[in-house]
Amino acid sequence: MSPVDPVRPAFVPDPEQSREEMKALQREVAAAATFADEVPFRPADVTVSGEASLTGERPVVAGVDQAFLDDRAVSAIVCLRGGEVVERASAVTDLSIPYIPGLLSFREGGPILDAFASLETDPDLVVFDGSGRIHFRQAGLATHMGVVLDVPSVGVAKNLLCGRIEAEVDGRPEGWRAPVRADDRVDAPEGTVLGHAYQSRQYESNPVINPLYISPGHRVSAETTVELVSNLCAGYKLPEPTRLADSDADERKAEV
DNA sequence: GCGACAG
DNA sequence: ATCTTGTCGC
Repeated sequence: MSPVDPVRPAFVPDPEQSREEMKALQREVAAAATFADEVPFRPADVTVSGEASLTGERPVVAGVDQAFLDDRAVSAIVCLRGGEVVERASAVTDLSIPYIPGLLSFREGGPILDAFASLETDPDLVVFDGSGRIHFRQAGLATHMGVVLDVPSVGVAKNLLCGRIEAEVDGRPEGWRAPVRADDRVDAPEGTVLGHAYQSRQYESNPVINPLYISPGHRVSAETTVELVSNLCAGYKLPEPTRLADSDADERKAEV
């Protein structure tokens, strides 16, 4: 049996549900989620540069990403301890519903859980490709999966789903960040900090790189989420666990 | 009716 | 997300 199995079976996303049922479930997920630090490690110990002497003390971070072909999803998970890969897992799953903004976890959640079912490692933190708390009902993919598996999780998105940034975002230097606050489309008090826009990579001149939109999934605060993601980025726009999972998904897709 | 939307 | 060649050097 996998060390990472659904702890909340009732919250497992079901593609057969009606849209209203999906939204109702997301509100329950958000209510069950914890947007405060409850992690079994020190954020500063999360790193992707390898120094063997500290190997044993470092938390294991899993990156999850997917690739698609026709009506199937290829889900890949890569677990890292420091800069070393400790396990890779993947799964090919038939998709039953299309992508609907705000309901992403109902399309990709099942396939992701399939991949977790074959994982033998028990990660301390999971990085998802998509939003966490930055979501209309504060229950994006990272939050939904984090609550279902009851594992600390963070969401890393390349585009902003909702919320507002009170600053100009273009051309910011590496390390720059700005809070993403709830607007009138979000099911939260106006102004609530849902996450951050974070510039993980930037060149001195042209190719202007857009920032990442990172938010808490489960058991992590918005502030700590920024720290964790910055520690996981190694010279590239995306955090290492995500990059590796991304290429794994592409490779498996090429085989299938 | 209008506008807006992760992957 | 996906369809895609070459081109540039941060």
